[in-house]
Amino acid sequence: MSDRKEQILDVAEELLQTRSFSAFSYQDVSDRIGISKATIHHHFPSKDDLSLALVTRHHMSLVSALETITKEHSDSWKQLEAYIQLVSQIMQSGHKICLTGSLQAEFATISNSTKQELANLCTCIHAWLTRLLIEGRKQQVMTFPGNPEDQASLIQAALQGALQQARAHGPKQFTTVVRQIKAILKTS
Amino acid sequence: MSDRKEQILDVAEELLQTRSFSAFSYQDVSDRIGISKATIHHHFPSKDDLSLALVTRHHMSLVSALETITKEHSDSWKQLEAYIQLVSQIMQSGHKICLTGSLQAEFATISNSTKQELANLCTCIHAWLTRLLIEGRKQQVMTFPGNPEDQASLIQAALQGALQQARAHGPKQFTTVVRQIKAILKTS
DNA sequence: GTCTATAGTACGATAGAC
DNA sequence: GTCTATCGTACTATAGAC
Repeated sequence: MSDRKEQILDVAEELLQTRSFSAFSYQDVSDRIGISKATIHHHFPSKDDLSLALVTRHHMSLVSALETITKEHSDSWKQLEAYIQLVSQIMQSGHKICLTGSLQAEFATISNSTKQELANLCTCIHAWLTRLLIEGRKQQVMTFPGNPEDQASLIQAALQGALQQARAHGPKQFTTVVRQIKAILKTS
Repeated sequence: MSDRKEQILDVAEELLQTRSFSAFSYQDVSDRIGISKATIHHHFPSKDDLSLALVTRHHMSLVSALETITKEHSDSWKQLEAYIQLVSQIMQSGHKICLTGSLQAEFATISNSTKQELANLCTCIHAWLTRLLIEGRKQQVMTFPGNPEDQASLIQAALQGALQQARAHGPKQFTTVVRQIKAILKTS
């Protein structure tokens, strides 16, 4: 993908995670880059195209990041810590929330293809967390009730919600939820 | 409050929880009720007024609902079940998400007074859940690591996130998270 | 690939009649 | 309290020159 396209997606992603999809415009993007609205439309004709590209790129980027984590840490706890660090950085860089939460909140207003890609992205995260929990349980370093899929769903939902709660109650709210997730995996 | 005002808030709340605050307009509200835009503006001059009224009314309504639960059930588990039922109904009535999640997702775009009221509302829910968990632990029917405040934060974040995840993965995703929350309180 | 200019629409909000 | 009409602005999107 061209540098310009990447640059547009960078800015659009930032706006999506700070202001929401409906609440940012082509004008916002063009202003921040210093190009015209028409140029954005040249690269992404409609806002539906833009949303789809945002989800698709984020999906690929995340797959890459998760693969890196899996390769760099054989220990399940280290992997979880690294993932949490990834999510934590979302909040730390300007009170952002995760892309999935932002778009799910406006699910009724996005195109069908974007909905489908968003679902794929969520499935991807869930599968990775599930695999991590299966490993952690197998290595007997993580304990939790029920099956790994369900525990993965809980962690995924909790981290997403915690990023949003942090906007109303500050970053401490997020670290609190993280601490509790870890405590459960240690003691339950 | 007048019936008309309540009616407007009913419709606006529905739209907020299905489409998000930026993605619904005075026109949407007036169309659904069958009155003019100007009438909406008469009752709520600006959209900031509307958002503030939405949060304030929701806060009061929730306080009332939580008090009812507390009065009707002395058992902590019954109280939790009743609260979860309350949240579950949000999803069941048209794939809605909770009001707090919807507005937190657009936190950067709402007025300061609405932000403050939203924070108060979140604090209220958190306090009620905390009290429930303190009771549950005291009665030795619920177990969890750490302190009740943290566990309340986890549950609050997880339920909020689960409502959103349900949009991408269906209602089963929400019930899964609920089941896991319960399992943790039973076994951990 | 980028621009200026603009179409066409929708938005929040207000004025003034009834 | 509700209406019609309208203002001024912002939006998505396109046309056409360079």
